[in-house]
Amino acid sequence: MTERTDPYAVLDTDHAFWADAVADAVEQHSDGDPIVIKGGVSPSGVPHIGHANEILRCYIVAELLRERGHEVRQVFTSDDRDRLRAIPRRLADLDGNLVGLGEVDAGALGRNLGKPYTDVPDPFGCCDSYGAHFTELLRRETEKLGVDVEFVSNTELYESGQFEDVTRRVLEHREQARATLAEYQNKVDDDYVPFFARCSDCGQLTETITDVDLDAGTVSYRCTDAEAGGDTIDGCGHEGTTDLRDGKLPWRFEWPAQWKVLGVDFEPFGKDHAEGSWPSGVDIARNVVDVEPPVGMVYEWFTLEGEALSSSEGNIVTVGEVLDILEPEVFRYFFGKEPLKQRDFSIERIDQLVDEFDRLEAVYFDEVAAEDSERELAERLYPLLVDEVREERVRIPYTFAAVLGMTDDPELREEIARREGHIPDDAPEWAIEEALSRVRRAREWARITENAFDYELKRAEMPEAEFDDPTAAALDDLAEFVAEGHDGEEIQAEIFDLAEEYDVPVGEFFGAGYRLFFDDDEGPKLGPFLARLDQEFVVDRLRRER
RNA sequence: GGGCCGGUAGCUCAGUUAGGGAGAGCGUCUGGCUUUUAACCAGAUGGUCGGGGGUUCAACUCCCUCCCGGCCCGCCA
Repeated sequence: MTERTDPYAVLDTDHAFWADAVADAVEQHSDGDPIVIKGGVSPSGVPHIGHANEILRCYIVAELLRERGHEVRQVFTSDDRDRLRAIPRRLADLDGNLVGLGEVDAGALGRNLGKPYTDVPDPFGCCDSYGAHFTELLRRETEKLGVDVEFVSNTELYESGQFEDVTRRVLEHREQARATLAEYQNKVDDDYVPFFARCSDCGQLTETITDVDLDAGTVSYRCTDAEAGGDTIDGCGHEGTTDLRDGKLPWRFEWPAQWKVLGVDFEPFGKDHAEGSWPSGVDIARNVVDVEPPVGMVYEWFTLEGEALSSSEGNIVTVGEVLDILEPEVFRYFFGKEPLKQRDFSIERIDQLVDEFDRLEAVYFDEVAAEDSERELAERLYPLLVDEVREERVRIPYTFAAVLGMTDDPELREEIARREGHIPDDAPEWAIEEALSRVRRAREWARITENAFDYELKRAEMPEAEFDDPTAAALDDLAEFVAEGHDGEEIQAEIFDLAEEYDVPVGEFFGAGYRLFFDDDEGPKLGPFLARLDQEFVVDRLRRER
């Protein structure tokens, strides 16, 4: 592997921002616009946030190249001619709702093991196939990220004949193909033919090719058993002949075939590919497929809550779920960071990620002090993350937004945010609206994590609570005080005075208030909060009447 | 066993490319805001830069070695 195709070396430059290094390399490699940037996965099951690497790493490089004046196409291959090798424990409908295997016809899936995803019926019955279903799901997730991507179906590339020339070439040079691949895989023997045929009887892909007739454009096969993750998928034994469109190249050839047919200039990939398929792909591209491989780049995998992302273990979260608690630009930011670092994505501590993004933004607008490297990164990365660079934007700190989320009253949210200086007096209406939209997300975050911010005003029904006599008397007095009409600070002061007067420890007295209004031990600063609620309700609640 | 990537403060991370001051945010602590109540302000605290060795006037940075985590070196993708 030469320096140019080293998927680590591409990142090893003097740029503060990795994508600038990639863009340099792509500019050198490209033989003219449009530049094609590609990602891709198999539509094997529920898409999760790990797949966002394939979308967003591409997107960031694409945007940077557009900024440099290039025309860029971002494409994404759904490797939907791959075979169904195992049945996931959990599926998802088109809205992203997770569904257990028991709720679909699992037996039907089992009978289709070994077939291409696009030949397996959609267990939900809403799409043309299993492959189409999960590709559609992925497409929807991509849309939510605000990224415009051209989806390409691998099956379509075969069936339309776009792959036929390269398939023919690989089979024509199958001796060379075999020799090249053998340098990377032990299994390759003298009988190896780089093609899977689709059995006309049972529909499975089989690797046992008995004859190749390129003049006729056909291959002959015998449908034999296939290994899949330790299990064996039985072949039906059928012997037949089929054409070059009715089958599939092995992955190590298919990847270079995609580069050739789609004219790929850049492709990022996970570290699992870095030592295996990438080097062999480069070799095969040059010596079998006859195409110069694209610029490649490795990205590290990240963990979720400290554990590997795993569909089978249930440790996954979808893009849609994350975007319920995170603005898209913040989510994009996570994928704008250094690709080779092993990171954790933590829902529990998502506030830290948001804080980081807010800081990046503030550094970009020169609102906080920062060192050169941080400033340079902000200058390069930030504009790629947001739809529009607008200095007047307003950000409410995420945990504070969670505090505001305890009340449903939009006016109260805004008022408190203003009072605490998180919304400037001259903020434009759109900026206020967007800033407050974070409250909804932070509230959802508090709710799903059940964290320390997860308290909400118990308005409809009074929480159960019992108070001793002094506390009850003090609450009655406080009700009286509120009924007289005072502002927040006065109420706050009165709480302290009453606690002293009735000899109730002030902490306990506040606790009584939190119990009454939030059914919790803790809460926001009580005086100003109560002052903003409708007086009648507060008075009644303090009297424990409703 | 071999190869590759990562390991910097309690947490999340910059900085390492071309060797010279160890940093930020959060957390924690203290103080302020007339009055402790997770919001605001100020200050402080905090790290053997994974361990060890080497090169150098000088090492988080370069070299060697070891430890930890991940991936690859079967199939599949």
